[in-house]
Amino acid sequence: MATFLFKTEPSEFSYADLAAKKTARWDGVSNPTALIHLRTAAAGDQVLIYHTGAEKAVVGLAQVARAAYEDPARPGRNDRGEPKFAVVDLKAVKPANTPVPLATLKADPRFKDFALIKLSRLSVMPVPHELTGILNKLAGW
DNA sequence: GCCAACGTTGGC
DNA sequence: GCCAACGTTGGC
Repeated sequence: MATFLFKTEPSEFSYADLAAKKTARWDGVSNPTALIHLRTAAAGDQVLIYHTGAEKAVVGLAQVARAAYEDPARPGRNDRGEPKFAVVDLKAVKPANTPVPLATLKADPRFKDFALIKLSRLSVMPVPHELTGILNKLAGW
C-alpha cells in the first residue's frame, strides 16, 4: 500500500469538506508531474491531506476509494495515449489529532528531500515509506 | 527547437 | 503584497 500527500487550498476544498461528503472526487490536478503521481494511486492507498495558504499543515487522513481514472469533465489524451487528466475518488478517514505544520517538517532533517519542501509547487506526491511512519506518529492517527 | 514573455502556485 | 520557482505559450 502506497502513501501520497495531496495538497489543497482549504478555501476551495478542505479536509472538512471531504469529511462532510464522506467520499469525493479529487479533481482539478493539471500539473504533469502531479498527474504522473496521481495515475499511480490505487484503491486502498493512504492519502495525507495538506492545507496550503494560511494553514500550511497536514490536517487529515483519507483513503483512495477508486483508483485513478479519466476525468469525465476533461476528456482528451496525452501524447502517451493516456487520458490527459486523471482523478481519483477519496474517502475521508479521520482528521489529525495534531495537525503537522510545514514548519515542523522543514525543521526536521529527515524531511529535507521530501517533495513538499523541495518542490513547493507540486500538488500530488508520493510519501516515501520511511517518512510515512514519522508523519503518522506526528499526526496522531 | 529555442527562448523571451507571461501566468500560476504557494511560501514568506 | 511580493517574489522565487516552475510551467506554458507563441514568435522566430
